Amino acid sequence: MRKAQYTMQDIANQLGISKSTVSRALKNHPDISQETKDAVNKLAEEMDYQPNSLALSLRHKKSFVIGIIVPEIVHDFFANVISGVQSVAYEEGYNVMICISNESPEQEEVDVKAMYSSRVDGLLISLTKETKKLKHIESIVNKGVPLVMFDRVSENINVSKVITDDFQGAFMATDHLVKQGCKKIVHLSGPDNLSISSLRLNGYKDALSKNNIPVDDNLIIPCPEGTLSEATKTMKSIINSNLEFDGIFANNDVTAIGAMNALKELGKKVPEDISIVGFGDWRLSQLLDPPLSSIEQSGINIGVESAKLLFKQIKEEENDKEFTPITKVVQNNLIERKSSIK
Amino acid sequence: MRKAQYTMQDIANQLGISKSTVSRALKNHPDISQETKDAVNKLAEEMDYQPNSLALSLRHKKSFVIGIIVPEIVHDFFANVISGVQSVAYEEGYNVMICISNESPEQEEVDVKAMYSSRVDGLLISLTKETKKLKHIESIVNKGVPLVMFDRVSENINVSKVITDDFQGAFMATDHLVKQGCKKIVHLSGPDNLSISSLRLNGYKDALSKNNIPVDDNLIIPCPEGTLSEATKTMKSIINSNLEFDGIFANNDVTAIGAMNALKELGKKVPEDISIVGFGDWRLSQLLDPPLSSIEQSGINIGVESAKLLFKQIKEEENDKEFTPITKVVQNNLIERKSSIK
DNA sequence: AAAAATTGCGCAACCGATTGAAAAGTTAGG
DNA sequence: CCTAACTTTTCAATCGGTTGCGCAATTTTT
Repeated sequence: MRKAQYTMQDIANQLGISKSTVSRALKNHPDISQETKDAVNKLAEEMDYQPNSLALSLRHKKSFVIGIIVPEIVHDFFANVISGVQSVAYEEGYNVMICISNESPEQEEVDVKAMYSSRVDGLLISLTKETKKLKHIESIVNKGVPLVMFDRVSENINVSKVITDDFQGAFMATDHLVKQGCKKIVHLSGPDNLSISSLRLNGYKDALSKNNIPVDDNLIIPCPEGTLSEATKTMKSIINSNLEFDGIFANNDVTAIGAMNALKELGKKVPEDISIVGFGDWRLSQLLDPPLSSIEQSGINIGVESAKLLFKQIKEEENDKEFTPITKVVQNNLIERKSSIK
Repeated sequence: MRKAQYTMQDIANQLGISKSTVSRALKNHPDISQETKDAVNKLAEEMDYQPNSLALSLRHKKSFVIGIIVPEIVHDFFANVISGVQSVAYEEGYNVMICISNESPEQEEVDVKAMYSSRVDGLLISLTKETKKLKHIESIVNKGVPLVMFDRVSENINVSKVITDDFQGAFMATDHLVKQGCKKIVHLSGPDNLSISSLRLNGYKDALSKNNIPVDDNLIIPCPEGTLSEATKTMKSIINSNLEFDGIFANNDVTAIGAMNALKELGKKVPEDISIVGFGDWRLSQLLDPPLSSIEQSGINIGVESAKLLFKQIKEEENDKEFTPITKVVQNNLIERKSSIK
């Protein structure tokens, strides 16, 4: 029993009126008589009429869709961001179109173009790790599409941005370890080319200095891949090298977990012998044994803030106001769990 | 330096030709002279012209967008499904619009309507846990929109479906435990109202029977919430009740982890004393200590299969062929890790 | 050189809604 | 009974592309 897809014209034809009357009737326009409105609404209901928003978008030059491009989706952080964005978008009556760049700059370019082709009313984007050229971003910004970058942002373009305070997060993590009595804190650092790595490293160093603990470069150990096996391997070799330490601040949770597994395997106790704090607070972290302390980067918050900023911008552009890009820094929270409490 | 949004008419005006010529020139239509084509292409490039796909969609009654509605996105399984869907969609030249119903049937209804309003060319959907009425689904199906349900499907509607073989997965998990020498296997079961719970329970029972082990109802312990705390609490009370058992097959990974943590806390060794297998193979499972054996429900596969089925249907409808709904069952894999290997 | 074929391009309708302005239709006032 | 003043409805343009058809201008054929 397949129904057709009805249009206003169909309703108009059946009632012997014009489609403009139908349009106004459905919108409860005062010009239309109650009688006509009732008839139109009744028939629309019967036909299960639903408006074609493509036509609307074309007419109004407004699609009520915002786009979001993320490098990955199987990732708690980005999934949370999307979730936050969605909640704001729903409230504003917008739909969300999602593209996944898969960490590929080429895909990212294609995605941005597709988003523009669909005439999204605004775009949220977190760059791939490899993105160097920003022509595609400039192009869409020049066309007047409101754009907000989040988390993985670029300094080379003047748009609104929402980032987390990596420095502050690292500072809190390290400071917490010191407060727990740690004197020699290892930092498992991330890849050099990402600014978040250096920010976290600096936060670590600053926290030590503020606590009058000298920074020892031997305690700063690179784990650029950020994989479990790398961390496990690295940690084992550190332990075997007899380096003395009593705490670990890892660049991310996976690294922390790898380190923790290595420690346990070699008979070290967490947190009694070594306290550990990670970064990112993946969902799994609280499920570990012992549960891992971590810096919570609230993806939801970032999503919400980014979306809010985007809608603010969309509204100002609609009113032809000048919009000056803003950078919003979202603070992180330290989630204290057993892995760091002595 | 804000550029405007140019249309074909703008190009036509600048070159003193008509927009139909521009349209054909850009599509490399044979009717147009090379000279004109070159001029058009050059100007289009300069203006950074990008077509408005809303207009295209309206004209062709085809949006080149497919929709997907998931109950959650901060969830490895659904994130993987989306990822699989995206990859197929990209190949087909389609964009993906995602809605998150947040386990709310009301939201789901709104989402389906929004998808139809946007005139998606097809829709993928996994129902919320609470969805009872299917009017919204029937409505969009009746309008001729190809639709495929995945994972959380309903038996009360005749559409294509992609599901995992929960029975088979549970069977494999249980059989594996038996092969490892377990004689008394506890099943931590899921909520009664979901068919996946009963399928998994039946798989468990069947595996025992096939191995000539009697099913003992005392060993079937409900963990309907599927939360960590519930599982931990439940497991502790079981141990304290002195119930004898040497293996656990949990309805999902979180439950398995909760149980594992409880066991370790009460001095039981995994896998030596008790072997454990979970279900779902969350990303975290391999990071645990010991890594958790689990049934991998390949979200990516389900996404890929669902999308393929959808595109098949889209193509057949385009050719006015009759399409008979298909149900595709995707097999699960047992991922053997330390938690179950004696 | 006239007729036929080919080439290159423009006109106008169309997709499905919105909306200002014009045109009916209705009622009231003089 | 005529006109002004409403009320209600229709017309037609518009959004940005696509496309069948027609029409010149040019080239080829006879």
